[in-house]
Amino acid sequence: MQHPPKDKPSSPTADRRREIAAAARSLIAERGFEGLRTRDIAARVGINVATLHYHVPTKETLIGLVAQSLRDDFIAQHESRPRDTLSPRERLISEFDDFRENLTDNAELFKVMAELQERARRDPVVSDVIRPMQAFWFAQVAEVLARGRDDGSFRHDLDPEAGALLVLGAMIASQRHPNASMALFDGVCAELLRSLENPSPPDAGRGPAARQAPAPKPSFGKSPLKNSTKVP
Amino acid sequence: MQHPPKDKPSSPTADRRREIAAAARSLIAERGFEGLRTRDIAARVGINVATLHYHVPTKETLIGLVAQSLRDDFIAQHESRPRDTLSPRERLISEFDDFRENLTDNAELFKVMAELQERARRDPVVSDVIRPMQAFWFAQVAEVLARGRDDGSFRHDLDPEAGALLVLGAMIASQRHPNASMALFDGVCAELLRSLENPSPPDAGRGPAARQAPAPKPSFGKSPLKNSTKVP
DNA sequence: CACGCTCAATCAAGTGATTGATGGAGGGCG
DNA sequence: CGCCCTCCATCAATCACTTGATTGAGCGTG
Repeated sequence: MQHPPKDKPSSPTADRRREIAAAARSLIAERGFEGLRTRDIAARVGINVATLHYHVPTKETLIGLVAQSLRDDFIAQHESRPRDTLSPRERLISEFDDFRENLTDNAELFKVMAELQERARRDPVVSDVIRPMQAFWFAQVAEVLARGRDDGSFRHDLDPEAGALLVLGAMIASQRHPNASMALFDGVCAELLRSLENPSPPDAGRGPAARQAPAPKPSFGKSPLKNSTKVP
Repeated sequence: MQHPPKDKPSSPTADRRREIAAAARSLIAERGFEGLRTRDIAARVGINVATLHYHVPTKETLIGLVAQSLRDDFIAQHESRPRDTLSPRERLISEFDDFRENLTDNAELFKVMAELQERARRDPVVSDVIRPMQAFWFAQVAEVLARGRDDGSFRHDLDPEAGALLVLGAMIASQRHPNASMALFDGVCAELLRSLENPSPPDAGRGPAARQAPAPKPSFGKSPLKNSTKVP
């Protein structure tokens, strides 16, 4: 987006802006935009309100800054994943694992994301930052589904875009559920796999008997994937 | 919930409160809670701010009132549907149609619902009203899926609760999508049906040939259902 | 009917508190 | 000195909510 040799500006001002964005993020996660006050952000950073306004001229730009920091985190995380070496099914499971990982040690991210999602309805600054991120995520899943359909591991009549909405919608819904838990999320992932997989795979010899047992629970931890197919 | 002979209290005060709740709802849909001002609500009703505070003592109770009015609408609508005469598959499609119907001529409802969903995180007053409503919806879908699994129309290994999260999550996600449209929603519904239906039904003679065509588009308008099974 | 009283409903005009934002005066450091 | 950076003090605007007064409909009593 900016100058290429600017991987980490690390100037003191840029650091302050990152601190401010981080403080704003945690406060948004706690109280939402409705209760977001510049004074509170400044207090959490440990600076004066005027100092905050020196670094970030207005509240609106501050919110834009939060949206950008969230997008940067999201994209950096998704680009650091191994992609081309995995089969479609493995990549889908990897998507589940990514989500689960964020769910545990990055819970704040989802709350802020939900809050930004609502705000994107009215704020074009937020919308311009958030929407491409969602579109990127959506397209990535849709592409995985399309490849899996074409190679026979997913259903032949699978609509990749609709399927991507199933996957993302179900993952997010499992987290918004009142009784949200990791077991619920795992159950949803297993159900997604059963819903998308080809019931009669052309090459694999799993046979139709596997579809009789209710909820087989494939137990896809990250471990059984990391060393299954490394590189040809 | 209240006295049985109180279907429509229709006292002038209760009417005013309903007017206020309606105005607040539309304003929340437009600007969210962040931009909700008691002055604006009063102006939309056509009364003074003091008069509004005469009817609704505080802003918090006003928001609770909005939540209640939303829940009442939701439950009234869901209880007015024919339930016991339909097969599980028909009831699922009826759920799609309900959602689609609200999507077109009740769009405000979903915006307010999303807004309340976020607020329920921190406001116990809203939470106590919204959560049971969602639980009711969720349980209703899960029960339909369980019945459909048991009678063979849905997959044998279908997990009803996880499946309900698939259905609700996908429907909601299709509406939050940046390029949301009715065609997208219909595609998601079709994909949900393909995902949940039994690929080898025991009694029906549809045959496996129907599963080869990509995206068959069953075209489930409301019309083919409304007069198929009326009442014995 | 007429008079006096009550009370729900409404309003104009505030009240104090809070908010985002500013201006100018320092402070530390090269 | 000059340049970032920080803070104190303050502003104008806005907020939810209150105050005190007015209206008019109902209602009993003589």
